[in-house]
Amino acid sequence: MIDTVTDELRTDILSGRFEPGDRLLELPLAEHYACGRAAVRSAIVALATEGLVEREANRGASVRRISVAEAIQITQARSVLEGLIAAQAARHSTPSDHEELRSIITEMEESVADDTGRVYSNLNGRLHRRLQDMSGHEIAAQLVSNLRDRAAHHQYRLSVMPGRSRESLQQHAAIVDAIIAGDEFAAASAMHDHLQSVIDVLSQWQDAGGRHP
Amino acid sequence: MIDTVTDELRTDILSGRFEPGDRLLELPLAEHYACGRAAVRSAIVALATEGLVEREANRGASVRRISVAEAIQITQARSVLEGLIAAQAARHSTPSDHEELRSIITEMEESVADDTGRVYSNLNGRLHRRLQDMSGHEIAAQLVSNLRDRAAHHQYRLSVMPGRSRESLQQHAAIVDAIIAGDEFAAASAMHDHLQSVIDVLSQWQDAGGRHP
DNA sequence: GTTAACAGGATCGTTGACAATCGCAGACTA
DNA sequence: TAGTCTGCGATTGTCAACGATCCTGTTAAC
Repeated sequence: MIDTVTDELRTDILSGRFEPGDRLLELPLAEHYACGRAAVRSAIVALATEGLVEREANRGASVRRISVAEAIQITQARSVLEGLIAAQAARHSTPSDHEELRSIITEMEESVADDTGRVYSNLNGRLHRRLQDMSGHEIAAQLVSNLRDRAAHHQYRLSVMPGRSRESLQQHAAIVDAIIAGDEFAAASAMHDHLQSVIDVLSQWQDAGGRHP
Repeated sequence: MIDTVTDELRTDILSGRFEPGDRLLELPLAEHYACGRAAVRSAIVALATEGLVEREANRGASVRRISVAEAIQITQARSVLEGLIAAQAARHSTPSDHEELRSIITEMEESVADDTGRVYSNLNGRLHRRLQDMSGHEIAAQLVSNLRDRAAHHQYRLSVMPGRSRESLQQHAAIVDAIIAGDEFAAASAMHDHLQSVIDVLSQWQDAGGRHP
């Protein structure tokens, strides 16, 4: 039960059902998830150590607010870890993996042509998740998943930027090419370039004072 | 209270008071830490999401057993993250920071000369922790701390290897030199070399079938 | 009008008891 | 003897109630 509630609450936070700063009252949540306060408390403790929620002694929990500065650090950490993942994927992926990666890129190209940002964002998530699996690197995969969750809000803002997916597509294609070629160094390097471009956008937002563009 | 118990339990696990595989019964722990079962439960949930303990439904918790293969992955992840930290430290550290790093290296040299492995191990921890602080990269620092905790058992085995500290010292000195020179790339590279040598030792253990050498 | 003390409400934190579950030992059967 | 079933002890999971703490709005004094 407690793991169920943890997953549900995490999902609801990531989906925007609860926004940054929202208080997470135990009693209403217990009612919402049809469980006792104990399960909610455990879920909050777990999500707090995951960095998704903030707990203040005797004050309760709230959805953690991630500053742009922190999002940049998160993306930097992601950059090196996903670089590792890309390198390992280049080393361990099979021909059928390559086929799947190519097909994702193809779908991405169609999505960019149709200008369906929502679809592209899903494909983006799918690509990164598949790379995590192919790498066989469970530790890095777990850390990256957590980091992605933490910065999900900013990632969303990024995904709805006009023209963003076109730029992103080229980078993704470069990553996939390097992996198919089995070039570990190039794969890591392409991944770094990709996430550096994310960092560049975040830095612009930061310089703009964190206001929504 | 619950944060206190979490810290105490974590410390006891890292210190070896509880060994990998040991069951963590709630009632005895509650007595040991002079608290209620609820606090122990919360601590266990927190440490489970940190990856230090393992929870089975209706079966209770136990100290997580980390295989050599997993320790290698942990060290690989540490390698890229500490590379990032070293680079940031090279960028942000002050002259007084440099003085402190130099003094740690000096103490390390004395420790190696005296062959006091225990002291060297402490200095090793201090150096890495200071680099985390100097980098100003809280995200990477937090992740690395967690990874170090997870592999603590193997790290201990490593630290008591004869001749290990002498080799390690040169690598640490190279890292510090690069940071003082303000060379981000060299700092990251030296850190990678350092942790690669740890991975090499772990790989030897793995090939030896995980038996203690 | 501003500040300080106070009371009330809301919420977390803790405790103790009870229900649910699991593993194991011992009995029973083929 | 081997296999299966059942009851028991140990431990976790859940719940409700109580106590502690903090915030807020009100009142009174200066």
